[in-house]
Amino acid sequence: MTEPDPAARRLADKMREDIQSGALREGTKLPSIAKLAEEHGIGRGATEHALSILRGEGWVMSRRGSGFYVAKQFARIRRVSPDRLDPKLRAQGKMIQDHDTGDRWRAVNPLVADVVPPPDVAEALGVEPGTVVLSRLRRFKVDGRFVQLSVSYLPTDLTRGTRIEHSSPGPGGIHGVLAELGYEPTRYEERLIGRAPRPTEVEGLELRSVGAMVLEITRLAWSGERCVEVNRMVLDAEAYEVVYKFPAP
Amino acid sequence: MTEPDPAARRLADKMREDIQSGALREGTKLPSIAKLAEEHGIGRGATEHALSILRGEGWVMSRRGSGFYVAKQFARIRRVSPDRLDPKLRAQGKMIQDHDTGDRWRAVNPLVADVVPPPDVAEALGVEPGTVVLSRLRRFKVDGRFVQLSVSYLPTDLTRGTRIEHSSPGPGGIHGVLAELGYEPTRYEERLIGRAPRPTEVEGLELRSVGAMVLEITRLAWSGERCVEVNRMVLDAEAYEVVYKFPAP
DNA sequence: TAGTGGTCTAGACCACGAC
DNA sequence: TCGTGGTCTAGACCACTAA
Repeated sequence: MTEPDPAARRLADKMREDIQSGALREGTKLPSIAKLAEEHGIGRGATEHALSILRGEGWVMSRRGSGFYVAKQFARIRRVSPDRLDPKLRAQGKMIQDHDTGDRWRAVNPLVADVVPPPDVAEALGVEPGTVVLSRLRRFKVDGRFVQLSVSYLPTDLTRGTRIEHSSPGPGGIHGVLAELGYEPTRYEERLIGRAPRPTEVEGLELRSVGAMVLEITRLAWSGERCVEVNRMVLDAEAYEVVYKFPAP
Repeated sequence: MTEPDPAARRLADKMREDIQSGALREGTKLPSIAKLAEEHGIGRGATEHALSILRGEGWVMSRRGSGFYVAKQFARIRRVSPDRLDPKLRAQGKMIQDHDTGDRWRAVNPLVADVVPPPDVAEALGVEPGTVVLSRLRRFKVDGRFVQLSVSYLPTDLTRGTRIEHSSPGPGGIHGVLAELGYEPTRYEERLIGRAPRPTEVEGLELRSVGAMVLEITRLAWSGERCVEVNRMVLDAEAYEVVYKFPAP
């Protein structure tokens, strides 16, 4: 009941082509599992397996008690670096997210706490393993859909007593506060990997539990020679197009 | 037999934790499906489903007739932009790939042809839809493992009669030839998405047919105001860490 | 040859949606 | 109430590995 193969794979391949070619349009309701099984002369199990493969790849979605439907293709959010980190946006009172999605986003669950960061984050921040740093956890929703988890880590000696410790640091965001403190970020590095989501991420982003995928972007922000912030973002891979513009070296 | 849930999901979650925590080390052989089923008091189908979920997420791998094993974690290839596009590397006779993996890579199947490019590529190159351009298809292998497919599209008026039309354009690669022609790339844009692989990509990269994921990177290269190359790369997501360094705007 | 994964079928029960 | 997806079981056959 697991891997594809003759029957299940053939059906999945056929239906995937029908969707890709436009023969089946988005929103179209598919025949029931029983009907598809009969039509193709295979069992119910193999048929459901084929559909589950397509669901894992994002081509179809299912509603319990209702049926299978060709999935909607959402327009991906364009996330353009370094444009989105332009300090000029702060001067206009805009947040970084505004550059990605205009005013369609909403941050939920702002949660500020002192934590021991993951080892690679500690190393990036230049603190000893086990040192406590400030963390700011947020969840972003766009058009009512969860698209990103974000945890920002900052050294406590920079943030102690500043607005960064508030759940709403005010216009300009935490980079604005850093700038006021004389730690304006001057240089960035973003490290990106694609991977399967962890169970907590499946829950937090309301991802399907099989076949979903996330982009994990770790952004290091330096002010001069000091790394002043590490931001670990987990993006629903289907929701984003990540763009980097840069001159030839 | 498709989605997880009580039995199958619980077993998958438990084993995932055991692997993540290090209780099960990589290479360890798991008990057979029959044994696991008996131990947990569930059926063979549910047990296999649990294992197939973990395989889809890359935690375990299976060998037919042999058993399930905790999967090896390969070190990811660090692909650092814009460093990897530095013309100084060309001067040393190095290829872009050398910057990612040293001398561990090999390009196979260099295939040069005139093709009608995908619509978005045509638009980027500034040619009418349907116009024929030069395409160079390559497959990259690192340590004996396929990690990337790459298709480069270039306007034929630039490439006609040049070494770019050869399967081996010589030291410096096609960017070297472009530079000789007076079209040294001065500016880049990389657009990255994560998605499920197409069947041809599953075959070309020898990916597992369920749960695998690729990063599709579309790199536009401009020389002055003219876009001189569009390179569409499809990377095995598990094999790469993609890094971008840039100054604050 | 015996054990193992890979696939498929048939049948069952449940939860849920549409009517 | 009936149809639908979601899950599970039991059993079967095949292909392959290991001894």
